[in-house]
Amino acid sequence: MKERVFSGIQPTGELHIGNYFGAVINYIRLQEEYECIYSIVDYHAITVDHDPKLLPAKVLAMAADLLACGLDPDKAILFVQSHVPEHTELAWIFNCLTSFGDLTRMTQFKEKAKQQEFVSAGLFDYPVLQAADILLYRASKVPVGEDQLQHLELARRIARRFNSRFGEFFPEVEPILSEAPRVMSPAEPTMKMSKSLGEKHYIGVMEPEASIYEKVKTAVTDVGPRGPEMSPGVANLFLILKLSADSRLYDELEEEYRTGKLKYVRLKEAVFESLMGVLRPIQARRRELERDLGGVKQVLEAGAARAREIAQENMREIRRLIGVGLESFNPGR
RNA sequence: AGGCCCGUAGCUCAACAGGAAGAGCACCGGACUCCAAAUCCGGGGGUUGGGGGUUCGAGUCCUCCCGGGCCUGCCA
Repeated sequence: MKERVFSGIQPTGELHIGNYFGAVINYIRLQEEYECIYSIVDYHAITVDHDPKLLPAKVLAMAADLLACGLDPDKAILFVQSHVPEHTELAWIFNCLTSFGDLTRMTQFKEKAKQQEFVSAGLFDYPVLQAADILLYRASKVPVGEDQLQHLELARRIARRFNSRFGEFFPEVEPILSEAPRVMSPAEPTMKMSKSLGEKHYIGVMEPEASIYEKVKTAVTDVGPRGPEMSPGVANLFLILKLSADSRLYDELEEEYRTGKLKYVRLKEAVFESLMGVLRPIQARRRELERDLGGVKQVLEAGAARAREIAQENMREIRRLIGVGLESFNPGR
């Protein structure tokens, strides 16, 4: 039996190339080798302020983006978290197995809490829901970035605690670390590319060419090579080039850089062209899907049905183990 | 349940005693630059959380509502 992979992605409304090269491209690769379950995690999205009128469209857009990027619903399960209510049920059970102190030490919570006027208990509890997402399917592999390792460690802790208290049920969860380095903001290359930094700080996968061109062209660089280390901005452009161009072009420009002959305009042209080479086919598929959002919804419905089947079966056993639920009165069956 | 404090531009905040809503950062445009950054020049931006009231005049005072923070009490 194939090992099972779970990963969640927030419905941010727009995938950027940092998401794409960092996570999504991995999703596509993993679906060939593993039994993959991918979830658009809307319950995570509501831990901070959100607009209920916009959320459904964002969820749908994220699904369409992922499909356009090559996520194949015949190979992987793609569904929306809230369509499988067992996620929140298990999260509650896990809440009771999670130490308050552990949660207060989560650096991502401290980070995010600073940015919020209203800090919800849900934001605090986020890592527990995340543990439930993974373990509900008894997934053993989770593709994550380094920033998520702490949360994954918590999930392992919760699983271990559950297993020792109520009986072996959950597997040991292992991270699959993406080998791609973080793509940085073009405008502020010391910071990771992110939508929340502002419009200039990310390049959307589905963004119009003219706009992508503008962002690449105005990307921060430097006054030319100073010592052996590339400046963050130039390194970031080379990173995008490496991720999207063939290695010959990369090597050529890298050589020019080392010999001090490289004009950044040329680098930027190359980055733009290579990047569009990757994005154009994705954008074309995305436009097709936009005309067939009904089809996207069907994919999500079918995905939810398959996810629910696994989730319900596991939940029955989990309830039995901890002694709750109607069926716990009839342990015989 | 009671008490106290707060809400002004995207962000941080200012506005004597009630007398023309401002600054810094961010953002946009231009100059400079191979492109950028830095710098310089220029620009847009606000129903002062919302309603009602007092007043010649309300960001400022009164009142209700919404939202947020802190404290005390009570409690399944």
